[in-house]
Amino acid sequence: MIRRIPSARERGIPDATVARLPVYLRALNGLAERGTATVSSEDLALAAGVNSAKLRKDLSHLGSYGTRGVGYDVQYLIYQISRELGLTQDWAVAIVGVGNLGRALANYGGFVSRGFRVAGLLDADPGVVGDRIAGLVVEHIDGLESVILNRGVSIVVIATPAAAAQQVADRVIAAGVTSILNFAPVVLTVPDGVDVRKVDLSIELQILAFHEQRKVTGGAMLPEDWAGEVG
Amino acid sequence: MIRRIPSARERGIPDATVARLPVYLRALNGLAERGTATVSSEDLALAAGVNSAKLRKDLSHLGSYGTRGVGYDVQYLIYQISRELGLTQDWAVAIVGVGNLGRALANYGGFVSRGFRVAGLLDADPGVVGDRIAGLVVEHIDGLESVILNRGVSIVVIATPAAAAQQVADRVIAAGVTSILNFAPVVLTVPDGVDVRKVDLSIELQILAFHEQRKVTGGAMLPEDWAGEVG
DNA sequence: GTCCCCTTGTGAACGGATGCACAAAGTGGG
DNA sequence: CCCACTTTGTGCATCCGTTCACAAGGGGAC
Ligand SMILES: NC(=O)c1ccc[n+]([C@@H]2O[C@H](COP(=O)([O-])OP(=O)(O)OC[C@H]3O[C@@H](n4cnc5c(N)ncnc54)[C@H](O)[C@@H]3O)[C@@H](O)[C@H]2O)c1
Ligand SMILES: NC(=O)c1ccc[n+]([C@@H]2O[C@H](COP(=O)([O-])OP(=O)(O)OC[C@H]3O[C@@H](n4cnc5c(N)ncnc54)[C@H](O)[C@@H]3O)[C@@H](O)[C@H]2O)c1
Repeated sequence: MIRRIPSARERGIPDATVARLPVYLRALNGLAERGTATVSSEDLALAAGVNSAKLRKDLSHLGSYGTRGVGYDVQYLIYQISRELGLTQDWAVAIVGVGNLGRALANYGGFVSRGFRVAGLLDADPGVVGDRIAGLVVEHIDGLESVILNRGVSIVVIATPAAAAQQVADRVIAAGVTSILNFAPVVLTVPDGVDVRKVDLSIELQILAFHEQRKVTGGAMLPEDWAGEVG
Repeated sequence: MIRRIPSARERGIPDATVARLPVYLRALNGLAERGTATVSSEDLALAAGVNSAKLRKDLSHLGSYGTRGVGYDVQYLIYQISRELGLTQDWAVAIVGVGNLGRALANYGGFVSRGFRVAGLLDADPGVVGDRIAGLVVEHIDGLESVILNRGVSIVVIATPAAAAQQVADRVIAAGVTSILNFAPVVLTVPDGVDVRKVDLSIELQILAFHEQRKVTGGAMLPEDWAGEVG
């Protein structure tokens, strides 16, 4: 029986937990700003919009940072989660594609406040190159590799049209980047070891539309009645 | 006591499947543009970046629309998925908060092309109200309820600062809206029956940072930890 | 020091999602 | 008409995530 041992994740934190840690962090920062020193899993879960047992299990993956009978020290937990997420260091981010969306992202203040620093803005359009946005000058896409290497960029945000996204991804990966946040509505093909996360407005709207349609038709008529009605 | 079913499945389509249908649809549209008439689950799965068994199981939830030995008719499948997602009808969307992000969204062409129509832009800032963006005039937030009711808005996009988001949500829900797409970095509290989806740049970056840190520090890293996760 | 109360951390049951593997079903060639 | 080939649709085993429920542990009152 050469079956992989279940304990495969060394110090492994489940993906679902990782995805929630930023939410907890945000809630904790809110509490800290209001001067709260300690918080129970119940209260923190409420602020984060999750079940308290889930919250406790999530935090238990980081270690035993709570005090039974009391709760969690807000500042200490902020520090532990930040460290776990890698936010105690500074991440250089480059934004490729400085159109409507790229400009909004470049101007977004929430970036800097959390350990992320926009280190470069790149675009292919000569009419855009040279523009000054949020204190940075847009550079030509030809300099992509040198921007990445010289400024220690480790995360790239792609905000180009869909047609250009794969090509941009290939180049930044070749330059050593292994973390990509993709806004273009296209499935990127990347080698193993490269992390791609996507933000897709269109998909989110379609999911909402699906549920919305259910609500409308749900009470009124049977879903089967719709089959073959349109077209 | 009759308890309301939490969500999603009326005719029983799993949430995970619903979230992938838009991806399949996009891949199918790409194939259709290139003149492909039929496609196998293997090829479509490749284009959508998923496992072919998963794709077949997903499609089986809609019905039996494939032909064994042949594959799926591209046009027919596009129609069936569109219908299932509710894209054969027109959805009126209002965008609340017309700042950097709200403008980018308003200018986004991908909106209209898929059954969604921007029916209103609203903002609280008198300096912004009256601006013309993508053919629409920004209206004052005071008119929120009348815009929703008079134009049949059923989906609201919130792109205000975090501090205003809950208040905006409360108002649109009171006006009858049950589908919200939230860009503000805050957990919205809503009653049962209201669907909220969020897009959070900051969270996505923090998740990337987590994995990136693992790569850098991790001699103790296992392949499972960085397997690409394109949804 | 002792006891009571509170909250954490986790074992265990459950349910949903994934992917393998194959029978069922349809096509086309001879 | 039959057979070989292709691909769908799905039963099943497994894995991952969620939630309940409670024992274990710590704090504070007296
Ligand atoms: N605007 C939105 O709200 C929104 C919403 C969801 C998704 N998106 C997606 O985000 C992407 C950007 O949207 P946008 O509205 O900003 O588009 P845009 O056309 O305004 O901007 C795209 C920019 O990318 C640049 N570009 C093109 N090819 C390039 C290349 N090879 N290298 C570098 N830069 C290149 C263009 O010069 C342009 O400045 C698109 O894929 C779009 O589908 C946008
Ligand atoms: N810009 C980005 O790339 C980006 C990225 C991620 C998240 N966000 C979030 O999206 C939201 C908007 O970001 P932004 O950069 O466009 O901010 P912004 O400040 O440029 O725009 C916010 C707009 O909302 C309006 N507003 C304020 N209160 C309002 C109210 N009660 N009702 C209606 N309108 C109101 C303001 O007048 C302003 O025009 C913020 O919550 C931000 O954190 C933005």
